[in-house]
Amino acid sequence: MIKLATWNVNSLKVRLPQVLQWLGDNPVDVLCIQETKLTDDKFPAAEIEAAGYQVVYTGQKTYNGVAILSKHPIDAVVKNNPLFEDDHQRIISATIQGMRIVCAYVPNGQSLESDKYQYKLKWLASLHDWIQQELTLHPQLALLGDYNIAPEDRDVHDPAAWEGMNLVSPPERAALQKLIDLKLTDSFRMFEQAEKSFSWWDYRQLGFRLNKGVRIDHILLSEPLAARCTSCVIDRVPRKWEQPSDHAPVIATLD
DNA sequence: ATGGCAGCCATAGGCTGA
Repeated sequence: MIKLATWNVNSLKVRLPQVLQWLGDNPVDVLCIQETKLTDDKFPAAEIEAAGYQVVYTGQKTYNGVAILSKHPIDAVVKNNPLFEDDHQRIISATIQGMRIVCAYVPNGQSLESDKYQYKLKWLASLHDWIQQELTLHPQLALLGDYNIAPEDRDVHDPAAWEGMNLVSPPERAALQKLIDLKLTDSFRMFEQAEKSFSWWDYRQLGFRLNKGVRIDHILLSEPLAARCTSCVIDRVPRKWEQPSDHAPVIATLD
């Protein structure tokens, strides 16, 4: 059995104690982290290694930054999407236990009128082309991360209020569907789930307490991995801790 | 219509996140 997880920690500098606590409580095999917001020289590798995890990372000042933590050896690390020129550090991938693990932090997009939205769509289109290539090389592939896209209306607390907005707009959903069309499966929807299951809640206006959230953090599995997947859950526990990340971890279990 | 919370950088308040 192997457990793969993803968590947008919204600053690893602030959240490192919570990451270590969470890994102690949930000793997953692989944890993909987004929004480290740390340059590589400031990355807390020693503390993570002391907790029994190997780690690879690529970061920058203030924004973005991704990492893969693993109990098992990490091989063939690639930073970013080789097909996409990008100033941002948003992707890191590696081979672990024969699986290609891709950790991604999809651009937020801000709003449909923003240049950042166009960047998001271009970024996703290139991610598609690259993942398509990667799947031919690595049939056992997992794409984990913060997609900044809620796939369906049931992934949004108030679909009417959100209609057409950033995170749910049809072009973004179409881009996610194109990824899924590469025979990837949203592992969360392989299983019966509670209604109104979300992975992000706004810090403002009691978002978490009122469960006003969206499900934007996903674990997509290629066919051979989906065939082994026995569960996928969102862990809301660390969202209840003091000074939490606004995202909750998502965990997929594979036989 | 705006800001609301949090983090960052920088040391005030603007930018970004989602």
